[in-house]
Amino acid sequence: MQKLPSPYRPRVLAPIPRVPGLNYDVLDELLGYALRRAQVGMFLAFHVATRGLDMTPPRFTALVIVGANPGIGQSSLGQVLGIARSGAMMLTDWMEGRGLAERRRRPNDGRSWGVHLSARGEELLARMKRKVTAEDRRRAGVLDAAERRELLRLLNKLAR
Amino acid sequence: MQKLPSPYRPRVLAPIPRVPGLNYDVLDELLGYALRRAQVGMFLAFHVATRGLDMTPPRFTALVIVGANPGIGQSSLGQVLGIARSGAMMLTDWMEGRGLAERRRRPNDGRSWGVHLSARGEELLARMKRKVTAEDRRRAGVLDAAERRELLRLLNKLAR
DNA sequence: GTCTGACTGTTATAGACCATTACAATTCAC
DNA sequence: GTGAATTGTAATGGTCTATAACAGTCAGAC
Repeated sequence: MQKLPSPYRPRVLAPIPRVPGLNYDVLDELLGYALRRAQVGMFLAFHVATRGLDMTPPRFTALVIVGANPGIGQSSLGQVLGIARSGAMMLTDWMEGRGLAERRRRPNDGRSWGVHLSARGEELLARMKRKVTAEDRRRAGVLDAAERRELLRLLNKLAR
Repeated sequence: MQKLPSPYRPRVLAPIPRVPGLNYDVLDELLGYALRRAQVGMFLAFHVATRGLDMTPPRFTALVIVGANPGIGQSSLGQVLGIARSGAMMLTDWMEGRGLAERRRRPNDGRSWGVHLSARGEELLARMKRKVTAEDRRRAGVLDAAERRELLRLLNKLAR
């Protein structure tokens, strides 16, 4: 008996505001704080783009990774997402429970399963990719193309 | 009877890795994904800088804001942090329970309390500011000064 | 002055997320 | 072949945060 999780509701609902007349002290000098604020904003953009689809960033990432790497194992999936195996399993359960993916036995390794998208999963993924990409660009609209590229470069350099 | 919370353990423990040989598809084009990766890295830097102090980013932010804006109310505090009033109250409870801050009645408004740092709170905050700032800079060491400034500028522009 | 509505702090409740631990089955190293 | 490592799984617990409800207080309309 598959337990269907209740529809997702994001835990953060509003952007972190800039309250006028308040002293932010050292926060304005910290990359960590600026990153957090920007990331919350982007998370909300993601939420807008996927409204009604019961989607979360990890779920979306999992779908993209499985779609681009069919047959990936759940341990590798967890590694990519930076979460524990048990978390990857819950994500896979969710994908399978919604009919978006399926586990298939691997011929050469009786321990692991390969995860594959179903036709329905491929379809949903394609739709979501378009929506999420569009909203990501729209939210980044305050930056011109060069700034956007530069930001992406700096972030990747920092995350390495 | 004040309930002392158990020592904080961060929920994310490792950076989101870049797994070689894997296809990341559209993720590499999304600002949201790059932001998330960079932010996890910075969060870990914060965690290193405050090891043993039972600190979290919201707690640190709350201390900084209270320190720079003495007498701020709990509702305003929640607003700054982008969380609900109940969350701001838990943070204030935590600060008070550790002897870092105290609530004081406001003369002109019988509803609200003003939050103030104690001497011990001021002391801890000063120490943490130094540590967190140093670690933030160290973690950003892969960027030169101009890049760091530019990243800060772009992030703030994006978060607005 | 009174009354209605708004705001503050507070408490209780619930849900989502994730790590940890333990376990069985399988594979690998030697 | 035996012990160590890996995989998926299940159970458990903790942390964070929102929501809803409540009492006390304030402010403005009249």
